[in-house]
Amino acid sequence: MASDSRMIEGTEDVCCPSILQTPLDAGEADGLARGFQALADPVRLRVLSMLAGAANGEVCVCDFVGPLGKSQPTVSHHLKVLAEAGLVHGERRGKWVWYSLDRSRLADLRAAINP
Amino acid sequence: MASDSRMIEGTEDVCCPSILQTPLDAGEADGLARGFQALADPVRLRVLSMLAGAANGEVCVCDFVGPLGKSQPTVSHHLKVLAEAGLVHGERRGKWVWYSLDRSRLADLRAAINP
DNA sequence: CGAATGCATCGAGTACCGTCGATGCGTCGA
DNA sequence: TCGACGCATCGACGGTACTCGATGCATTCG
Repeated sequence: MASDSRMIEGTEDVCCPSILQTPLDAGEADGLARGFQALADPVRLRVLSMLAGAANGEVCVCDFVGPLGKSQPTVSHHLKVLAEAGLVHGERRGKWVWYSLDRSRLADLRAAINP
Repeated sequence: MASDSRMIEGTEDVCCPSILQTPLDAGEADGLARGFQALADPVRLRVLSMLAGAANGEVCVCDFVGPLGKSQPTVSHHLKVLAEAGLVHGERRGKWVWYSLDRSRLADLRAAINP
């Protein structure tokens, strides 16, 4: 089975490399770029925004479709991208799947561009 | 329109909306996504890294090509993307063009994902 | 003035991404 | 049990991004 889970290889100690590391290694840059690529979409940013502003910290998938103005498969696709980037986490409860924001993962990316 | 001035004073425009603004406006998300898209490439991250670590704060284009392992047109393309995102600034001096890092622009993006 | 150097732009090829309709799977209610 | 509902996946389409060779423009040097 192609377990192609492209985790950020190596350097388990270095959880969040900074671009200030000179020179930034090609591998580190690649992993970091994947993280920022998850943020490089307006729909995904609005998803994170809704999650950050949710009263109980989680939002049902069905509550994303309307406000985002995108089809249900499109919303599901973006949620998958965010989940693979470790920025959100989905939990199934009954018929519904509730997504929550992983703020520590967001903080990692933020620390990478910390001057 | 009773627009409550909850903006951070001192910032002339809506330069850096946060994803915590709920709900994040579609237009704001679009502009923010363009900023993060500039960071969503390993070559550009390494460019920023080299600029951040430069002794005098600037790097000549000719000094990017070798370490990055990319062709000169490719390097020039990425520098243009970064410049259009406001993350770097190029200045011509004689035959050479020196690029420098705009740390405030980077701080804007960092503030947008501030939990 | 002509040759050489440094950088930007152009054009093409390839790959990837966002989007949606159709479909499948799991869950709940009648 | 069966239909309805919620969500994920599939397949396809159009658009966009990355890359590089070729070329053009500006500057410098001999």
